[in-house]
Amino acid sequence: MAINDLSKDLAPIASITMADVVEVKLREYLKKKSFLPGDALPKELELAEALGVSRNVLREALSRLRMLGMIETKKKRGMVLARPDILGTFERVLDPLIIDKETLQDIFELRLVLEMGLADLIYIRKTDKDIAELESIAKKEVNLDNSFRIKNEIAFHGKLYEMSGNDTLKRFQIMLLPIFDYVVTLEKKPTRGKINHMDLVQILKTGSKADFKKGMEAHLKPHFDRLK
Amino acid sequence: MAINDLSKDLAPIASITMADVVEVKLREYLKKKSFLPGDALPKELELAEALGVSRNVLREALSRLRMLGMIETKKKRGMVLARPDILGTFERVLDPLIIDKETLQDIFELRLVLEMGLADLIYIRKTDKDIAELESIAKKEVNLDNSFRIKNEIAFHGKLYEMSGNDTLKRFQIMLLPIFDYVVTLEKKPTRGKINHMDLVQILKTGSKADFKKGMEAHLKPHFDRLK
DNA sequence: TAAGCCCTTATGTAGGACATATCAAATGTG
DNA sequence: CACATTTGATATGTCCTACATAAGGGCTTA
Repeated sequence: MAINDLSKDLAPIASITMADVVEVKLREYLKKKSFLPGDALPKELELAEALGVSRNVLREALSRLRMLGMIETKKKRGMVLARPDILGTFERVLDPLIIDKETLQDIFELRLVLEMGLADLIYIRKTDKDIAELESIAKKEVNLDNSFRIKNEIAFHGKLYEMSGNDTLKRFQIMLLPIFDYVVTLEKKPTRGKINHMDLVQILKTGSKADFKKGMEAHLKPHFDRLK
Repeated sequence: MAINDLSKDLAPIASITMADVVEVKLREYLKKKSFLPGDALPKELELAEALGVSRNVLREALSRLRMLGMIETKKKRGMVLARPDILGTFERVLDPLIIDKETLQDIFELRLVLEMGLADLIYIRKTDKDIAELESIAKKEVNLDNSFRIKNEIAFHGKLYEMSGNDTLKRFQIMLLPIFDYVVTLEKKPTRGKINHMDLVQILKTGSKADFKKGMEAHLKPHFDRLK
């Protein structure tokens, strides 16, 4: 029966629980009342009664919001609205072992896109000190064996993100590292572009933004060549 | 007293609860046992007993993992490991009203970086059909009033992301839209680059990837000029 | 006025109870 | 014997009660 097949395909998605509903309602409530971080929230019993659920269900929903950093609770003070750490929540599910292959590939590409687009920020904010640091990283890599070379590679590109002057971007990169690593180690032989790290440093010192963009493109070319 | 000040600054961060600990322990457990999506997990009572906590605390932790999509539960079947929707969890905390100003600015820049870096993927995967769609979007915008123009702007750039052939990237962009909007509406006068949407379409039709990168740079230049 | 104590209160945790949905085995029927 | 139906067992979902703990607030006292 087609209907039977359908139900078999659709049913397992899971069932919606009270905690799910309460979570959404709490979100709406917080938004509608336009609480500001630090504002005190009603007590658990009041919320539970208002929502018509047990304190147990309410606490499951609150536990989620607390995990996301949207609320903080203290023993007697009650609950207060807080600023969630948007990247911290992201990090919780970013495990290469759990993510499916297609998404892994997508994230790998996402990182390539980011690095290609970094140039504009870097050229707005780079300092001589940054470049000196970057150069010292690049110099170290000359005589390193393979495992240390990977760490150095990470340090170099990490420094580039840092030079963007964008903390969120930098943290985002750190977060994506395991995934980048994972995909890279799946590749057979190490990819090596025509432009290496020292070349990039030289460009940063004396070259134009356009030069740097071209250099980065050449540096990452082996990765892009793999895509289809 | 210095010590008193310190404790006042540090203590309010919140206190760690059993649910927090259990959440971490469950994470480690799932990773260590290297469960695969679809694998059945022990029952709640067994887990609670093994961890030495009440079923209540355990369920608060499970509720968090369930929200992240890491596990799914069915009435009698028990719990199974699932693939979390990495972006879905991200979306939950991405509210312009809650995020602090610095992070908002960071995310705004992140989106600029993404758009500048899109060219390589687009030139690998663009099709004539894509370009035709993009053109029809660009054509519509000629005689639109302001509110519709914003929607059209979104549609145009959204289509660019779509042309990257990267679903995760596309969803990511959709997710960042409210924030982009929010920051843009804070600006006084509408920014208008020297290269408009129709120009970009023309480049995509006949120009090189380098041309397109330059075009995009000119198109977004007003945004970058604001940065410091 | 300031320091210290006690009481109140809201959250954190535990445990029991029952509803409900579902799987699986037992049962009935052609 | 094969298939449909019923029934029982079971794991999760929800509720309730109780108590521990910490922290704010007010009170007392020096």
